[in-house]
Amino acid sequence: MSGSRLRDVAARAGVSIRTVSNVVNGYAPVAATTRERVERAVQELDYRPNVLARSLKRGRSGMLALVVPELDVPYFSELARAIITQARLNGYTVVIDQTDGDAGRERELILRSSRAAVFDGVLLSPVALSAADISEHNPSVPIVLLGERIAASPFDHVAIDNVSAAREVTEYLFSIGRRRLAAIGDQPYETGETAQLRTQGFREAHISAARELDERLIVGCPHFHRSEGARAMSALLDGGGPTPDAVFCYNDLLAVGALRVMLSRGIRVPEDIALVGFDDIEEVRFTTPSLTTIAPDKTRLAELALQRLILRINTQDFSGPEELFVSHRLIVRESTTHGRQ
Amino acid sequence: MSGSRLRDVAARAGVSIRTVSNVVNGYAPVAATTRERVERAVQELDYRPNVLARSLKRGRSGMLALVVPELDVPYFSELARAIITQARLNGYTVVIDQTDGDAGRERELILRSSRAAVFDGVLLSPVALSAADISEHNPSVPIVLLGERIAASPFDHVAIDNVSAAREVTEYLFSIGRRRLAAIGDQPYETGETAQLRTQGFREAHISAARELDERLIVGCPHFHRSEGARAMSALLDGGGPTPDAVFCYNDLLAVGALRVMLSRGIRVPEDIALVGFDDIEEVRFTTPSLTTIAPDKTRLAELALQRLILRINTQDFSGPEELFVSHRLIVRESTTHGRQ
DNA sequence: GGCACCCGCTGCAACGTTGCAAGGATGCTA
DNA sequence: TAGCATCCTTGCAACGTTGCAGCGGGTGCC
Repeated sequence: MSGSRLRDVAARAGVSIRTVSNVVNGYAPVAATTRERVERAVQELDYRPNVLARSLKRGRSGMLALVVPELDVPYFSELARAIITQARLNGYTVVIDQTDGDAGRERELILRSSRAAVFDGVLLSPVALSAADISEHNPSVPIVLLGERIAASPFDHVAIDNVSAAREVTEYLFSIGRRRLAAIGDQPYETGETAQLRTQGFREAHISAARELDERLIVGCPHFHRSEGARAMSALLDGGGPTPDAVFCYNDLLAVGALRVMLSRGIRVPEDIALVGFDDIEEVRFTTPSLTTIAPDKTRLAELALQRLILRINTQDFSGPEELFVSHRLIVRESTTHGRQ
Repeated sequence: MSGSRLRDVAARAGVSIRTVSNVVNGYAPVAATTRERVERAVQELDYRPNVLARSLKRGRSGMLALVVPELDVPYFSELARAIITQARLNGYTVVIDQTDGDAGRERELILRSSRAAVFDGVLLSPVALSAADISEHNPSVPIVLLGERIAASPFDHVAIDNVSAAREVTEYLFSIGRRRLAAIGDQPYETGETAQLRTQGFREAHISAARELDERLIVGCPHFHRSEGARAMSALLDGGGPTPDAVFCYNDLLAVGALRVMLSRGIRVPEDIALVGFDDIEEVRFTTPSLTTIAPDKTRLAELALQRLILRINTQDFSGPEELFVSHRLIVRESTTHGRQ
């Protein structure tokens, strides 16, 4: 019984198409008996509204795009899950697009694609989009940025306070007696603002504590993957600089890579070197040692981002982009406290 | 310049709407000069086809649904990535739905949801759907099953040969001198066919090798999560049964959980107990020790599943569901060979 | 008893696109 | 020059739905 239309239901129930529509949408007042008759016809014919036609008529598709670099990076898949769940609660469907960290693809998806036009809004975790791109082809739908910002862009932005978080991590490491801290993950170029904020927090905490900071202990990483964490850690150990007694990685994957290198070299974590990550992905609760990390409130982040996006969609008010912050907390695990505390 | 329609382009180019449509779609023969004029107008107005209207008219939405239990389980996010990529290559857009392993939700999504009607096809990684559900409300779009089967259902099914894979693992463990093998992940009930096939392979290999199998060494797991792997491993060690010298986990997450338990108890892997997983998720290349595992060809799986689904969509031929197999291989890493081989 | 009002229901048109089939122009041949 | 084929272009209708405005009949009020 698939493919029945409003028309068919109307015929069966002996009412007009419009009335069926009203019943289905709960719009206008409909007499109880009529409603019942229509509902029975809907049941019998297994009628399902054609979302396409409805969207076309209404001018809204009920679809949101979630644009992320890579879906199989745990942070993004956990975020995607939260967002899909939230979106469903708000009656929206989410389409996920992957940019593979490619600037061109990102531009394409947001700005030019014909598919872009069908979305009521976009949640974007930008990697390479610059303000210049935006001003050139300004997109027609509301966009909310997740995590990474785009400087001087007219978009709302939801993230945690990266400077504070990094400062907390650093202060915590000092507080447990570590003195030579390394940082893995700096990205000193335009599209790496998040990383830069973390470096900033790292630096600020050093200054506040009146500790010296050896620049060789800050290692850059163009991508936040496990393999890069391993590479960076090796570089740190073999680079000829001072050996740190604690390492702060800008995300958990980097830390996993770093951990692997340390363990394979017989370095004890945390006895010889303490380790801290960022994101609190499920994976690092099960590493040995389990990983101390910063846990952003992902659920809240999804909630806020969606709330904001939907607000923009409904009001069509694109003015005064806002910076929204989501709370985070430091979760202490074995990689900084094994056997102690 | 957003929101321009075929009509606007036609007006600007001084041709009929129909001709613009022909140019945009590359349909009928169009004179070079006309084409050029239209294309310029398209550029100038930044025209983008309205996918909704097009879909409505054509009777195809160009959207596929990917239904998975949990997007943040690495196997599924890696699979999702592959599928989204493949779908894009074929001109399709993917919408991901999560069932959270809930039977009701799964039923809802596939069979009743009004949104279901908008998809041209569905890729389903079933958890709890039974043949009874299907026959009751048979869905109107083609469905291809990924991984888990639904017994006696009329759907194509793409998966690896689980029995062979499990047998290979088991034979491999025997070949490196292990004698008391445990298996974690059995699911001896209707919706656990995949797990049962792995158990079957595990058993068959024992029989072929004429080894005895202590039933206490087969531990069930309703969900394939890290925490369950940990629980199962603890049960194995504390259960009073024989202590295994090798453990075969039915997926990598279970193995990660088991590994954590072993390491925290001071058990050496693989010296005391060897460990094998299943799925080859990125994560287990970086555990210490790295994990020996079965690697299904996920890219090929996505490819095959999509090819099959698109075939069904295009032919509207729902007859003779097929069983398609994807190759796999055993990847040997440290968790079975540390220091040796 | 008449009038105004409101409830419940309806028809028409349109959202932006494409399928169909015919229309018009052009060039070539006889 | 007429006739025909070819090539390009077009108008109409429809996909399934909802916005709008309006219509008829019943009810309440004066």
